[in-house]
Amino acid sequence: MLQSIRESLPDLSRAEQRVARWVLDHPRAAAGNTLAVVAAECGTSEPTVIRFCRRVGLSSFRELAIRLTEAMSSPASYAHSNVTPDDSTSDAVTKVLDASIGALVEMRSQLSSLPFDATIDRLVNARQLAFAGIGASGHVARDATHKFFRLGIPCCALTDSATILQFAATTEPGDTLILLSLSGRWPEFVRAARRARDNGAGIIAITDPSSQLAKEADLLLPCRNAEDTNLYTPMSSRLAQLALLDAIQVGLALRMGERASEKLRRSKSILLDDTA
Amino acid sequence: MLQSIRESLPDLSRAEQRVARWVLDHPRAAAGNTLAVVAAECGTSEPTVIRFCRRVGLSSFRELAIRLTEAMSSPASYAHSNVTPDDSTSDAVTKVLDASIGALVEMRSQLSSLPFDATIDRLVNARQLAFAGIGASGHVARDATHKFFRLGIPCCALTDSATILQFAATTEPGDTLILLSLSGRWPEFVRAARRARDNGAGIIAITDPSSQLAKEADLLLPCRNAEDTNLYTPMSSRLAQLALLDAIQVGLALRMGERASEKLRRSKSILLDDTA
DNA sequence: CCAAAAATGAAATTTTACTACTTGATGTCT
DNA sequence: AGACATCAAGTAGTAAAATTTCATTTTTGG
Repeated sequence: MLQSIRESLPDLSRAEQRVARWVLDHPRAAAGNTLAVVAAECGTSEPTVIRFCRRVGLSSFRELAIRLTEAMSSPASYAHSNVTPDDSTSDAVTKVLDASIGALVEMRSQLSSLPFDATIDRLVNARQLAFAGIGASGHVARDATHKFFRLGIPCCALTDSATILQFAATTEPGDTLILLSLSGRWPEFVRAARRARDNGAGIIAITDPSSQLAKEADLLLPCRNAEDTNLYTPMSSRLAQLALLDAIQVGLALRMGERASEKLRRSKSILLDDTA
Repeated sequence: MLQSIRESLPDLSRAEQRVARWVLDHPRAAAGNTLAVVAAECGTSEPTVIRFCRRVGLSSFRELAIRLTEAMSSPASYAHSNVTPDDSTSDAVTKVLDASIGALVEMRSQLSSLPFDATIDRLVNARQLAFAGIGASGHVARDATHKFFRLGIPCCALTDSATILQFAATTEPGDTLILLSLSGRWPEFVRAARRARDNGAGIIAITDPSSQLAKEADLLLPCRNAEDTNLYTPMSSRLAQLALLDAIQVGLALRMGERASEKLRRSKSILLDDTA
């Protein structure tokens, strides 16, 4: 959160920058005080403070307080440190696991800003779901399909460009396309998103928030790929994607209520019967 | 904070206890919502909620929100708590992510007791690798294949019983079979492991250490499935499996040295060239 | 079974967050 | 250069949320 404020600093107007600096310097005070006090401390007016909140991607001053508090108390540990060729096996293994834990912890710290409710609204009313992913994201897509059909929802995985485009072309209103791409750079995905949207389908993107794909989506679940820098570090953001989809599936199951839990129960019990 | 609420529970009046319980069950919702909403959720009036705040030592409802957010994002709260049908979406989402983080943290704490070096020895000398998994583990197997072929190692994924058995029957010395099964209870896996071992192949099991399959393997990487108890909790141990395989892949890449890093570099750069 | 005390919620009050409009500054185009 | 457009920032008003007051209900000890 603090980092994202720092990043958007240059885009802010002068009074807003004053607010940003004060918030960065006094995050705890910013979280605890009222709008009026904060505005006074920053030497500006209340609307400016609110405009600042919106500019850095928050919906309200209240949300600023929550996000700031989160940022203050989330552990800075599990820091990302790169694997280097002269690491011992156990060093490397530890670093890999730490990176994975770190990816999840980071995602957890952003939870309150993600549009889970809106996403679940979409899914619960969908005629069918399609999870699209290429390469490593293809595995995530297949995994997601596996998770969601257990709720009794028609769904499929699309794991190559041609299939994705063809599917997008044949969507209709009520269909929901979930696009998984760490980079968000594949032009096919952008085309597919546009086409599906033209057909009235819902578009949910799980991707880099700064990518073109993110802009095309109805709903964006940000999932940044932070690891292109290092050769040995694997795809820990893929774990974050998976965990995110887990969370959505559980949320959806809750929203569906008894209908979903009955399906889940059956899908678990048939395995237990066979293998007990 | 949550603990201190729990402690003062007996001192509260009935309506206040209702509030306390709801707050303990839905801390995230309690932090994010307004007083009116919280009061309604607890089936009580707004003044009661405020009296509850005062009684547990807080000065205002706002302070409750802050304290609760703090408590939520502090590392101690990654404990595993089950999702229940009356959880709000954001509570459920948090619980799911906590369970996933918890699974990885637990695995990290066991790292030093796992036979990574022996595993990597096996893999580095293998003629080919085969990752076998059924159901959810099938996705992990495919994902693993994707990871390891980037090192230039011949490998394949086996994702149904028949294929696994057939592959096992045709193995020869130098082949390595990696069996992924959360329960370790599929009899086909045990048969496959025996047959492959008779043929002189290496058997690595990533499974429940108390299972039959674990006993058949040359090398065991324990990965317990702790979550059959609860309907809504998804497969966070699957994340642990994936992270484990990530770690092995990185360890293997380091052991292989320049040969592997050159392959990795190429496999990354061909994607970057296409999409930049 | 009654009185006293405690608990609780409805309604009023105060405080806080947010919006709509206005002013003033900055630049830029003919 | 001057009129026009654009944008930042503030004033004042409004909606909403938190808090207090007070009347009503419930509980409890004699």
